[in-house]
Amino acid sequence: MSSPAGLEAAQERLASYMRANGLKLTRQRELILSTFLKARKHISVEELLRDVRTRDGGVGHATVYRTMKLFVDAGLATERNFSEGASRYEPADEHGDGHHDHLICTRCDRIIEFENHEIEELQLTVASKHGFKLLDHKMELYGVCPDCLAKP
Amino acid sequence: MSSPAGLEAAQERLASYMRANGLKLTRQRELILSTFLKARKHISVEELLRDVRTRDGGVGHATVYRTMKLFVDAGLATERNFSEGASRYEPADEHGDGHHDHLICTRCDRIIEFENHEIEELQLTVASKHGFKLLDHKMELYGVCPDCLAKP
DNA sequence: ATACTTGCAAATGCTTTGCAAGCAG
DNA sequence: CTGCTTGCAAAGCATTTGCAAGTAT
Repeated sequence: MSSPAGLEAAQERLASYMRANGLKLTRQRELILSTFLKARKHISVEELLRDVRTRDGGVGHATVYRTMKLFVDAGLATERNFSEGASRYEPADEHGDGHHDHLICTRCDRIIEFENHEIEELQLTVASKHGFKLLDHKMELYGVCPDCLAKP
Repeated sequence: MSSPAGLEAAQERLASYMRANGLKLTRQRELILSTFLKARKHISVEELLRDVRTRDGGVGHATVYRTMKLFVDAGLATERNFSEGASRYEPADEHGDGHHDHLICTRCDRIIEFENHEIEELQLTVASKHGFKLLDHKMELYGVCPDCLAKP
């Protein structure tokens, strides 16, 4: 239940978002969506543009920027701002459950994803303690991975 | 043990970092440090520059950019990348304990800080489960604050 | 037909850099 | 003195925007 069904589900979601907001389903948007979903996690706009152009060389970079913002609004993508200059995007979690976070090695930049239900619950507790209605979260743990610990 | 002692401690720390690295302790660096520590949390470079210039109008913005990077290296400041264009800085936690995280209102952009020990412990657990030596973390909770919930 | 979209190029906003003059050690 | 720093202006990126032409509905 990830790749093939995921693409269809995402396309439907995009279509209904378009319909609901008077927007149009274009060749570029569908191409960018399928390329984005096929790509590796945490893709930057320039990387995505490169991939998209292997299938349609005429796509402009402004279109990819505009489209990724649209996908975020449609709930199809999430924007991540690590410490680089550029933002990266990853497919949004469609259900709200299974939200994952990142464990990042500060030496080799390896990124591992994890989920932890207890932490998620505590986050809800924290939010409600402050009267917030919690919508989303981002958590990044920085450390040294086992491989790098084994080296010098 | 925060403001008055904090400034002195920070100045000492800066001085010894300078000494250790063959760098120089300049008027600008001391001015930027004291202004930075006095300022509100999560200050942007442009905001900090404005504050600094009330005390010395001749400081250039490149100097503030360069100096904040230096402070990060010296362990005096931490850089935060929220979802805006610009980075923000806040004083680093000197002890490693008392690390705080952020609760952000998606409507009014208000930022509330919180600490939660249970979450921190679970983070350690997660890291060691993956064989990581944990060094730092960032956690941001996004939601709607009580004030905004009360409105439309 | 009527908007919404696209691609291009120009504009913007944040941050970095080259350089000559200035200053700390 | 020597070499790190500064301020300025220009350059460098990532991202956004204006606009005329294109296209989905």
